[in-house]
Amino acid sequence: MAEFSQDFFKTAVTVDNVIFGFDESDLKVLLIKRGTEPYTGLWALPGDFIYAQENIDAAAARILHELTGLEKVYLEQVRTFGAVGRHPLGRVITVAYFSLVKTNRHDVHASSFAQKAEWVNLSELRHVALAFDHDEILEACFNALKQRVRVRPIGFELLPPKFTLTELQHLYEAILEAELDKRNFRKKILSMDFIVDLNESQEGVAHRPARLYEFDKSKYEKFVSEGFNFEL
Amino acid sequence: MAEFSQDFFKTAVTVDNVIFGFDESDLKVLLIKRGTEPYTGLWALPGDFIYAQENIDAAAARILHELTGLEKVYLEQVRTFGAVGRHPLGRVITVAYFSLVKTNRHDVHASSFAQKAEWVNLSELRHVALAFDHDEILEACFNALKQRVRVRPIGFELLPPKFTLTELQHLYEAILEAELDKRNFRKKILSMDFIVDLNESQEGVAHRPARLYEFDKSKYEKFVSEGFNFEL
DNA sequence: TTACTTGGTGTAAAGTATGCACAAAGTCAG
DNA sequence: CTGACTTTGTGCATACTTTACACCAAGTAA
Repeated sequence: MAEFSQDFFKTAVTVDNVIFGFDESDLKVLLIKRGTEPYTGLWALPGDFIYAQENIDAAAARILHELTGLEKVYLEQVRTFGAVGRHPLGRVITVAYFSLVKTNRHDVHASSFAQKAEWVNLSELRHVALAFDHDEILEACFNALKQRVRVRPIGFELLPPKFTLTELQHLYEAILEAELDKRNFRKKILSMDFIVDLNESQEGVAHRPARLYEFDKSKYEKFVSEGFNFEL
Repeated sequence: MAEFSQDFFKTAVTVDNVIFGFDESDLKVLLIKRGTEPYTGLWALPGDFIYAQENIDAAAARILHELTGLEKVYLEQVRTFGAVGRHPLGRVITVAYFSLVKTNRHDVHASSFAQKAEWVNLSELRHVALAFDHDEILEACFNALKQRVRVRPIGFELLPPKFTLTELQHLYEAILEAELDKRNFRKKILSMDFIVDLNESQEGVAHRPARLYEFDKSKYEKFVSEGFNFEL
């Protein structure tokens, strides 16, 4: 370590994680209400320091696990934020991630860094200030999701294993913030042979029940290896 | 700072910059030959610690400036690399950037962190091991460039202000690693009205001289604000 | 049995992308 | 000065992709 000046070790590195969920046609984000200074009482992204012997991805996964109990969740690094004044207590550089989880299946735990955690509708959040530069981070992560979802079949990570095409369409509409044509959407989705019809129907709905589908990941990967390129 | 444990300040944060240039139909990267341990004698990406009062983008720009004398260069953050063992002397997390420069206009300076710096053809580099995890970083940055260039008109950053359509085509072919059809390429490029014909011709070539064009950034921005979306 | 709600389906027209070959404009060598 | 050489610049026909659009079907509830 001799060549390193000690000055370069006065910076702390953290991870912040924008955890997206989808429920009742709304995109949601899992936020914590800050209980300590600074920014007490404001919503903030869940995040923590990266441990000395921990890879960055692992830190992001740990935060998610502590908060939700979930493992093996879709996780993607977006960008690193490190403006000099972004943390009032010192130089803190943070690596931003987003993750996609199936909300309804798991409750949210309180944890060491989260006195109170809650799913908040993205739309409600549009004009609420978050702690630190978390507005900016959230926006960057949402944009990353928007782009990513057009070109990788990751939407399914937000839905239960069995879903209807209408649910899938609503999900895409929420992410892309655009309306999609039903017939064209279904045509496109079904032309990709990895979204398979389960020959099952919804139950307990007060109208014509929809057919259920599932995403067949191994088929998708086979097509990719044959040169297929997902594009919505 | 009371709430921070000192443990979290044992990590150093650096920036590494993949500087791309283009000359004679080849994509090049500006690398430095390491003069000190570890990895003495290997090629490495130019990089440095982020100073205490310096934003991350500023650190990337500084490295580029020290090495080339250039300012206001195209610079984009790609991803942060921080695997626990990536630096043999301690925990070093690095934020990777790529930048695009017009190679031929400026020579390369030696500098504090670069005893010897040189433009290396990307193709020659394919099977040469770089220091640290710089192979991986280079690959990630090249992929980022590949994707970016399809959707933002950044190719021009690598060309002189006046260029021929053949030069532009060769540039895209080098980045995309694919051959493009001459007529279709020209049709597409010229249909975007921000690549303007200067009514000038090449001089001193031993064949029919090509017309010169320039990229009109303000026209491009006007079109973007009217809803135009670059796509190659 | 009727009203209500959401599901599921096809076609025509417009626009976009692709594949392809030859004359034009200059330099250079003899 | 002419012919060979090199690279530029151009258009059309075809296949493919995208878009716009409306009505019957299947179930529940009153």
